[in-house]
Amino acid sequence: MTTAVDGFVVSLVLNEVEAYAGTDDPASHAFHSRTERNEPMFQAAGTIYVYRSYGIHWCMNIVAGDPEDPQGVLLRGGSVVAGRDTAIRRRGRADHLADGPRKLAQALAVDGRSSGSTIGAGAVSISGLGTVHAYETTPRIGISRATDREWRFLSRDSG
DNA sequence: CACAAGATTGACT
DNA sequence: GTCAATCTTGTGT
Repeated sequence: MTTAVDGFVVSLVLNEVEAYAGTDDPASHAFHSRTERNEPMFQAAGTIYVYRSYGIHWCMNIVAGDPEDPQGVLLRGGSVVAGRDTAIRRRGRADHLADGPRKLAQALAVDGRSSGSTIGAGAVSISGLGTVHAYETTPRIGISRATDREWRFLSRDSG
């Protein structure tokens, strides 16, 4: 996926994501009710949903469902393949550029302003959809509910 | 209105 | 391994 912010382009290959459903997934932000913050979750697939984690971190999701069946994909990690210098400047360090939800969002310069926008229509775009790589599944990380669901997807190669 | 918990990270021991 | 930073939401009085 790629973002173009302030004239700087950064591209990365996703290698770690997690799936979050809606009404039947206690760990999902869309589980309880529709609020101002998770409103993007109830938009069409392809909408970007950015939420604040622990009050300080921005985490980015791609909506995959529809208004009647909210679902989202949390972008947990990736490898920078273009705009590495820009990513390093935004992260403030040369390593761990995108190996976490907040780090990935920061490298791509994605924050609350991008929440609710649509992929391809704004600064964020995606390419290579439909390309399937070898992957494995594990329980999701950092949650305390529905931990039995193996909805975390890890790429086996780098992309 | 008050309070607890949360899809995390970085610094320090 | 342990701990603080910080804001939105859900629940209870």
